[in-house]
Amino acid sequence: MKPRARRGGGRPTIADVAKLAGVGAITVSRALREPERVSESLRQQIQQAVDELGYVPDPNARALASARAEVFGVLVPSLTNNVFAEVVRGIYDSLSDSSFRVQLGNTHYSGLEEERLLQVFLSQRPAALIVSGIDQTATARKLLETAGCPVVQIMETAPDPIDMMVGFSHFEGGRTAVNHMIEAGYRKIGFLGARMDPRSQRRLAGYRAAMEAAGLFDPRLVTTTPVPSSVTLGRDLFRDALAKMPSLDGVFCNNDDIALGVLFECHRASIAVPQAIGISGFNDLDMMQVAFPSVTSVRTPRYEIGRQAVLMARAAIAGSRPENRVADLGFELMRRESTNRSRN
Amino acid sequence: MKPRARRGGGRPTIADVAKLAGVGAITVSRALREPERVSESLRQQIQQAVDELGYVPDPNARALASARAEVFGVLVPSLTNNVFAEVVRGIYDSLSDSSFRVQLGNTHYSGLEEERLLQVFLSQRPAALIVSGIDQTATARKLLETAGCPVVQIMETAPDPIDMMVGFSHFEGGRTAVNHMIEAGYRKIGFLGARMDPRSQRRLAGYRAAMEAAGLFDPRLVTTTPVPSSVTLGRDLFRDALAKMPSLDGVFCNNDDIALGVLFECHRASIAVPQAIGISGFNDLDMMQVAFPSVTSVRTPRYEIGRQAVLMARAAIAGSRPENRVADLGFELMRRESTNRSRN
DNA sequence: CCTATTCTGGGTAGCGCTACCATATTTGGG
DNA sequence: CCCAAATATGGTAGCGCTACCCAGAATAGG
Repeated sequence: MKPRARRGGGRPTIADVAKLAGVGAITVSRALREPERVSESLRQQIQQAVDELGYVPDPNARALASARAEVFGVLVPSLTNNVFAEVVRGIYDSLSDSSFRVQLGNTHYSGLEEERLLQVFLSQRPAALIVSGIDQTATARKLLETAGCPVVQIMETAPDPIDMMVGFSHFEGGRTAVNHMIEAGYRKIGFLGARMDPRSQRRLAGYRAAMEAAGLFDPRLVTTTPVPSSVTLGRDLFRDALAKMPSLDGVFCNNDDIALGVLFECHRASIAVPQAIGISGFNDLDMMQVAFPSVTSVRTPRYEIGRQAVLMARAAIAGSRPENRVADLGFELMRRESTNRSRN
Repeated sequence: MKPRARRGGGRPTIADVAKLAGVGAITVSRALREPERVSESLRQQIQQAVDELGYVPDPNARALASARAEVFGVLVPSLTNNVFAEVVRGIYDSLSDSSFRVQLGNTHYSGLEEERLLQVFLSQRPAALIVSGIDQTATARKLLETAGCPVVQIMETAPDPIDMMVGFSHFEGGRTAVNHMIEAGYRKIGFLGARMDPRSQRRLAGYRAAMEAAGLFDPRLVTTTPVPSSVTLGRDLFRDALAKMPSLDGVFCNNDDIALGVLFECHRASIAVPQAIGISGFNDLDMMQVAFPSVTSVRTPRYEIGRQAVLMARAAIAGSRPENRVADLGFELMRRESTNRSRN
């Protein structure tokens, strides 16, 4: 019975390397994964054979045999939102020195979609999972708890991590920005919010806390929409807010896109910023410091969140979970011209 | 000799489903992949067993056995660049109704990094590859030619696709925008370019062609930098350009971030737009139409490029490569206030 | 010098799935 | 009513790799 032709298309396998190097297949496997367990001389022989054949291990076979794929599953609610794009970049950069791959999933801000993607990801037995936010559904939470791999929740902080957590307090971010505006002399400060995902909700809560503490809260100051955020939407929300409350003298925006929309609308309508209207954004995208006038915003550690999430996960994979399972990376209020009423 | 405990952690396998449904394992496999080849009654039995056990196929085992992973390898030069973020979103959305996964790689605009990632991706035997641009290294091109799967080059068009191609002409985009500015009465039109990747180079070539055709080209009008693009950089480039050539009366920008930086700097320096300076951007991000004044830009079909790339690849996987291997999705010049000199 | 311990390397037996081939079973034409 | 072709299901043998166990060599200790 003649042996069947190789299915795989003739790529060299570990057996080919082993034969060429004159060692057992398992030794090649070891030399590649735990070089310190193989003697120097054999290691060199094997490396030479690998180079000569151009051998690249098959990650699928590897995953099957070891019941563990070298994959980081990453779930984010949006791919185009600049905030998550930077988080993802931080994740990729921190993984580029390893052989881990990234499996990215877009939940579209949907808990059900998150559950579905989690199922898909888990079928691969990922090395770690990074998920956005802390508002997983009960089902998703259970899946994560029994995932059998490190799990990092990112973007927020809370006292009850599933496993580990990296982020900052959106509530405090909102409160800090609004307190600053109150101190700067603004009184009728509106809240403009798009999308209103859980993190936006908590920024709103921070806004409300600050306003109530100053005795300034009025529900008519709050203008929100479930529509995804955009600069255009910022303009529209501002128009709505102004129509509802013409005495508005400031806005705290959900994010920088909204703030930019407000700024442009002020230019168009000849509303003086910061004199007639103060503006504060959230996230501090690059453009905020260049805008005219420059726009106050809450700088958030997006790239760093991605980086830290990977570091924590890799440490956990290596067997050492950090002492503090919740890392609060904080934020920084960038005070700029758009809320500087005193300059004249 | 007692059988060793199952390695995989007790997840149900195809054999478990087969036993429960009272059929052969291969029939379960078929029912899942080619339902029409299995009788209605068995199909139902099997589906019931699948549901009861919560069976999810192991993609690694599947990939190993079939020598083909259900993965789209996608290589982009940047993850945070809004342009590629939208392309990636188009790819993800067009794949969400399938069981294909996406393997995303960030080449950081480096040909060598692209080669490396290509090696990594190919080791998984992907179902298709989507790569950015047409300037692959010779090595990368060879890898793609012998990849054994559909390959789609995106973002640009050229007559010699490796396999398939979806994009538009950056040269024509640049030329069209600049011609419009010339028609609008601008004469000393500068080119501001960041990063200067191959696509930016071709926009510059389009700029140059338009300027030369009108007898307006002057090398001192061109200001570029290899530094990655940002709004801040747009401001700086504009300042440089103006210092070099104070009689500048317009700028065609590499992309919208640069254009926005110019716009803000004009506000800050009280330079009238569009009277003293005309501005044109590239890509037409949402903010351009909201800006004050609104900014002329070349709208590019980013999301659609991602979508079409997936459609073409999926068709090729199904065995029907399109007649035209190169799809030119075009662009649209959005004429706006920033180049409308006649309005006053 | 012998036994206990480490260290290095290899053999065997799968991981969970599908390609390939073989074996019913059905259909239909003569 | 028989045989060929089509249809429906199953069995076998891997895919390429690693977990687990084992053997022999080297080292150490008494």
